[in-house]
Amino acid sequence: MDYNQFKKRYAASGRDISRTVFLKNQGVIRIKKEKTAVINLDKIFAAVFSITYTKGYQAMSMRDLSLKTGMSLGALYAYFPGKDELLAIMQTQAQAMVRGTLEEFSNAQDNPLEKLRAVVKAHIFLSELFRPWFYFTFMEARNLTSKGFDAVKSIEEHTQKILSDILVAGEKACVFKPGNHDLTACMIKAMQQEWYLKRWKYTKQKISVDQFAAHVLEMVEGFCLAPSCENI
Amino acid sequence: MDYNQFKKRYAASGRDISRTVFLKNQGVIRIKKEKTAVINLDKIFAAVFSITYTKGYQAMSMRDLSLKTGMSLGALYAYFPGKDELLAIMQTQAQAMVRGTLEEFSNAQDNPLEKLRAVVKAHIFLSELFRPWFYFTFMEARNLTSKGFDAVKSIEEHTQKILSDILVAGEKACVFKPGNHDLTACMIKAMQQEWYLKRWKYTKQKISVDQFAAHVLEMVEGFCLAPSCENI
DNA sequence: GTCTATACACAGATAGAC
DNA sequence: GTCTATCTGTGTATAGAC
Repeated sequence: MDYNQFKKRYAASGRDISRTVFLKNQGVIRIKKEKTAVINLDKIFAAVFSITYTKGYQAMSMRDLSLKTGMSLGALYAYFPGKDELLAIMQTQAQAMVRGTLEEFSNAQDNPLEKLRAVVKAHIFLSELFRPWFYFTFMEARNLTSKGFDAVKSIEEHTQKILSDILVAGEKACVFKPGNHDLTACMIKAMQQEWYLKRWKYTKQKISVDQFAAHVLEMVEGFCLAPSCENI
Repeated sequence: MDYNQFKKRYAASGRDISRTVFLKNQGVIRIKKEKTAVINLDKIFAAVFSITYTKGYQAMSMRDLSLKTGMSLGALYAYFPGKDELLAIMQTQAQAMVRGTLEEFSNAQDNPLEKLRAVVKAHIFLSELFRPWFYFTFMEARNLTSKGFDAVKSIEEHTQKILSDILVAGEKACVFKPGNHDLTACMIKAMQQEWYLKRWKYTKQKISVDQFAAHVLEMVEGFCLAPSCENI
């Protein structure tokens, strides 16, 4: 599976995220018409990403957001109760999306090696498709309440567990070498994160997502595969 | 070399950084007595790290800093011209420190494999010794001016080059496999960064720096070593 | 549903006494 | 070298017209 196939198969867009946010937060969003709400939420999220990419969330003022979206301050406050809550809403949504997708790709395979490949690639491809969401989640996690930050840690541990479980199962099946699978899972996550944290580097070096994902897998397999399996 | 040996051999502390900052910035620091300046700069830096670790630099107010250091607002402004300049001073200092140390450890070895081990470990150990500085540099790089941010990118590329040069030399000496050495260097950097970016994870899992560094090297060597050398 | 106008809290920074 | 007091701009948020 390469990135283009992933994109077609997954077939979700920023617009879908905005719709989900609207449906899940009707309690706090004062706008009632779905169509209006979704269009404007989309505009708001895009503006947040564009502004915070260089300044960070704290440095983004509501006036910045008003200017970038073309909406007035008063209008913005009809879409979320306050600046902090907007951050919380966005973080929660991003977490739900990652959780759902990885579970889906993990369950689609049986063989441990195929499962590992599917999950590692899915995470990288997903982070490419929703790059602003991933970057934002990582960089702004600190600004959440401690409960919100715990949720971020929890999803980090969850995705780590998905990987280490695959490694453990693979060891039992004599496909992977024994070792500290938790630490290996952490290393895999570190490499995956690199893709959306330092995107400027890969743009500059002209490395594509597919090349990047392939290299991560090469390293992981080079290290994890049991000697007898190295020519599978 | 383990972390304790590194610490003894390197023998630098936060206090030394404060002294260097004082000496290099006498043009903008209004305090003239070295002893006073160094003590208080040390207090200021510690306070900045403690406050920004959870809130980020933008969210830290000068009043926060005044409270944490026990110094008044007026006194603080005698140590740096403004909040933005304080950030720039700290970032510049951190960059100089990393550059110097890695060069030193890279030049101390001849054999490519030993060189790789020395540089990879040195970076991880250095990031442990000056963890707050490393975390701060990464997380607050966005708040710099674009010229300042270019400097951050430049040091990232510089340390990547140190690694890829070693890999290239090792390939010529038939110690390392051929491959995309730049991408491999990026992966190594990603794993190293993990140590100071997600410290909470490793504290929780009770992984020591030495264990972490050993695992990174295991992965790197597992991938990079040429087949004939695997039992060196 | 969106706007303008405004409240009022708090930010960074400085002056001048000690 | 450090303090207190204060200036001035900007921040988030809301009220009420349209």
